[in-house]
Amino acid sequence: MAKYSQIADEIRKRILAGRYAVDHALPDQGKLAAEFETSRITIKKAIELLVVEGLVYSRQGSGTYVRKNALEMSKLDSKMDEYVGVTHQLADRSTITSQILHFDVRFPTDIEAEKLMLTKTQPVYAIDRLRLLSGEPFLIEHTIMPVEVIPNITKEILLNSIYHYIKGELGLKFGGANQHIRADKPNELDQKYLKCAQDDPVLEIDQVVYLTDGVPFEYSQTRHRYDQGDILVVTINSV
Amino acid sequence: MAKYSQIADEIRKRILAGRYAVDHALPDQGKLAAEFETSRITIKKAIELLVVEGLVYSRQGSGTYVRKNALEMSKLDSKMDEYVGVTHQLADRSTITSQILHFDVRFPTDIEAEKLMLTKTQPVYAIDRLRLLSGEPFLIEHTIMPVEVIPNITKEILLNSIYHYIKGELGLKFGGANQHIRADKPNELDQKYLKCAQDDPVLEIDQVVYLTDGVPFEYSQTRHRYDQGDILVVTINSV
DNA sequence: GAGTGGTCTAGACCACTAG
DNA sequence: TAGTGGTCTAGACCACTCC
Repeated sequence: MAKYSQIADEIRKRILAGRYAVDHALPDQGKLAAEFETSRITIKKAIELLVVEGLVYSRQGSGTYVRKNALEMSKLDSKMDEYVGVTHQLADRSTITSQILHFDVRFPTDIEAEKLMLTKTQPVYAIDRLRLLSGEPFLIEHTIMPVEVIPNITKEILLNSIYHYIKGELGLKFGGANQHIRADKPNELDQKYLKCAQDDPVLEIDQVVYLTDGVPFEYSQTRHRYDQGDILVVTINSV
Repeated sequence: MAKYSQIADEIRKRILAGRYAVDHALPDQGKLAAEFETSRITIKKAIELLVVEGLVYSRQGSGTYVRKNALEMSKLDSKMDEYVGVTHQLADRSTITSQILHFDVRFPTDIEAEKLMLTKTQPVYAIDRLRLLSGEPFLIEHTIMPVEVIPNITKEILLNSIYHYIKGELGLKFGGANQHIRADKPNELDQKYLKCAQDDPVLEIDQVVYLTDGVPFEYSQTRHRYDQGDILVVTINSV
């Protein structure tokens, strides 16, 4: 582990423990360099990590200060989903189960081919899953994935976590996502599987998810019951 | 302007112009350092900026490559709202007008005091605005702001942009936000002002917005017509 | 003017990838 | 084994803040 990363860990620990008070300046970079027996550049890099996390901010000519909301930010951080930076506020993720509504392989539609950067002759998986929290349905997921990028999907994988398979078995890394979030009226599927009433709204997330190299591997629509959790977006502006 | 920032601009321009092909490696850091007549550290810092933007990714021992979705990312970037990293997909922002439904000063409720880190005796502004796009209502905004942080709000300011006032007149900088997004059934106000039917869902954003130093300056609920734009969230994972 | 963070350099070594 | 990116150093100068 890099030295600057260890130093960032130590400083973070001190902030959360209250040793560096909220709204007060940290020791200057020179003093920290002396304490950690390293160069000032290394200290600066450690502090940059904390700036990006939203824990501190630096003002040239003045100092580096602990943000007033440092504790809130760190609390939210721990809730963030590891793969999208967006969390569905759930009591307990371990109680999530899946039910496969549909699973086959076919050629992509025009839109699917465009979103996934495919030609019309590169096959895709088409997957519909109902996901349940403690046995109660809370979202329907319609997912398209390129066979070429994510090969050998099985029903066993679908009953567990696709992301776990991609990260664990395939060794691929998640590189980002673009999500469009909107409210909608319930359609027949929502009413049937999510047990929505006619006037129960649904929350839809339409997203494309990319690997580190920018290759798209998932184009999906997820429809949530309106009363089952919300979406959390945390933004940090370090400019 | 810092040299590394200028170099990043130039490399970004080359990528978008197609001079560095998608999915191919950039010249190595040594070659770039020679070309730009600078040190390798400075080149690395420039590349780090591009990594955070989602334009390229680096693999130790191999090289720095242009992401396959580099062009998409840069398109979305230009749509991003400057203050939250979340955009309402609007045809033309310049046609937005506001109507003040309510405006007064009072003491905060318990929840407001907690969200804004205030005591119960520090006054807040309470503002309700209806916002219209080309004359058509598309969202209702309920905003609480601490008088101490954002002083001297007037009706003139409310009819234009509060953010413009905060940035321009007060010289304060936006430092981040936490947003909860959910779908909901329309309430009386939605039906009255947004002209929602009984079964038209609304998209609600509940947010706290912070200044650079972590001081919260806005706690608000925004309710959108479900057929007027969505929310765009862009996530980039550089780890 | 003193003190702070921001940038930049030249050089070194390490970790990793690929042929 | 050669080539790449990642880290780190010591020292320097600049830009900015605050007294």
